[in-house]
Amino acid sequence: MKNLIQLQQKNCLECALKGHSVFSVLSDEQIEKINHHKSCAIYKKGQYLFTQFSRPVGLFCIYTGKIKLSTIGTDGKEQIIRLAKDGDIIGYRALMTEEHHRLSAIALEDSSVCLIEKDFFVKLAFQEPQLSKRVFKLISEDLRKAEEQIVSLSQKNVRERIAEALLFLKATYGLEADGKTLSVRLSREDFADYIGTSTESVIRLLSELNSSGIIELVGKKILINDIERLVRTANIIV
Amino acid sequence: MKNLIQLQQKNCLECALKGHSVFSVLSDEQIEKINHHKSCAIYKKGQYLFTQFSRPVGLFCIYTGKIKLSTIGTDGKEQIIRLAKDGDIIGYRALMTEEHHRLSAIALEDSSVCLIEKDFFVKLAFQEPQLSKRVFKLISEDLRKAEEQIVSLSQKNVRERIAEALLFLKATYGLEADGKTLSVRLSREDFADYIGTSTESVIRLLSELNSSGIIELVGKKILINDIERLVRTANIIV
DNA sequence: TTTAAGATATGATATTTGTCATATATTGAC
DNA sequence: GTCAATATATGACAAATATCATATCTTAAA
Repeated sequence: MKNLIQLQQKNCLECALKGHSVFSVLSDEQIEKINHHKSCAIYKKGQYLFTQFSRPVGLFCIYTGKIKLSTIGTDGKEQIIRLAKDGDIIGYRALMTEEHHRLSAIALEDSSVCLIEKDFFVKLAFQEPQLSKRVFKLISEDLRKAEEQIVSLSQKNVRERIAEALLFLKATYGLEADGKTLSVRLSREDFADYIGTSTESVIRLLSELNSSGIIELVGKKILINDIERLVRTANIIV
Repeated sequence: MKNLIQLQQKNCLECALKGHSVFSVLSDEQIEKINHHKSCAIYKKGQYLFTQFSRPVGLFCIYTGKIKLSTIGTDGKEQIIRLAKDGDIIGYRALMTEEHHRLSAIALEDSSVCLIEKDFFVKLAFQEPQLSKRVFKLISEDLRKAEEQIVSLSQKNVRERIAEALLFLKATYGLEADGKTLSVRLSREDFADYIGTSTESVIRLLSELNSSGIIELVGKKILINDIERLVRTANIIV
């Protein structure tokens, strides 16, 4: 079916401990068990991990990579709802509530992702109170971000939202070794689909931020030159 | 402190069974126990049940009434995030994650509300898998609505969002006995704070929908005259 | 009841943003 | 490497929406 590259199996124990994964609350033995209920693959840029309305097959754990979660609005326009990164798990909501996926998950760059068997995860999640709590915290965080997005879309203009998005991308995906370049590269269209505006407006306002020296556009890269002014542009109280 | 009118205690058993409350998954004995860990009160229109940033004191169950959940944006403007009604529980997220409230809850009309003791509810919620699942479904629904709100704010114009909001209010709070009048009365300002626009735009567009015969404005009441055209105005695929 | 405060209504105008057209640059397929 | 497809860029203009001003209506308080 899909043209997935099967990957050498990752070790869940290493993975869970290296970071902030939800599984870090489990015992080593429990984590070890996950190894026998998962498979790993590489998703190339643009490939779907799952699609809106489909039935979940398991839990996706991002080992490395960047994933966008989006939906299609009434007029066929894409809306990016969330962005996920290394150590994040995605698709857990549909598993926990036994519903279909409400969003599609698409790789923004080549990503190494493990898939944990549906039944194994669901059983574990409901059996282990520590894990339940972590998953509840996860969805609560997703809700918090969604609510912030609502306030932003309602009350901020496009310039403020762009600045905010740049700061968010920095906070989420970090910077390259130079300490200035955003690690993630979104197309102008993805940018627009994230902050709720037109591609042209994104291009125009990024170019304006570039002219004013707050950011620098070098090819596809975006460098953040003046964080303070970017924060002020985003109209964020610190 | 607060000028709350203490109420004759409601019977949780009757309450849980009359509707779609999360507690309907519990046994009668368990529900009976809740009676001993709650108090009931009337909140007058405009009163706060709890405020943003405060520590939760318990779980609020709405017996009758209408509550808005809102936050204040950077420029001091209110943003209504959710609306709650009879049978809904609110404030559960902060309880489950042991965080402060992120939203304020304000009565839109005089409301009869019970408060279940914090520790009692949290213990019960984590002990009873059935209840855990229901609470997870609740937050999942809140997330779904928030995500829909994001798409709407990003992709629809104010006219479409107003029409959508009217349909949402009808779906949530229903109609009066005449089968036409919305049961809830939002001020134009609350309306604006909900759909993310200015009060004047709400007034203008409601008045336009009135002129075109889709709705009818009678004093403070809003009558829905032509649902089909309202759905078309909202640009919803059915 | 009277009065003041607040809510609703409407017009005029400014601002923001989207849309369309077109040019240039970049990328990927062959 | 060449060419086509796609992405980025920019200007001109139109449309949507916010803002400000002011009038009227409604509600709550004295």
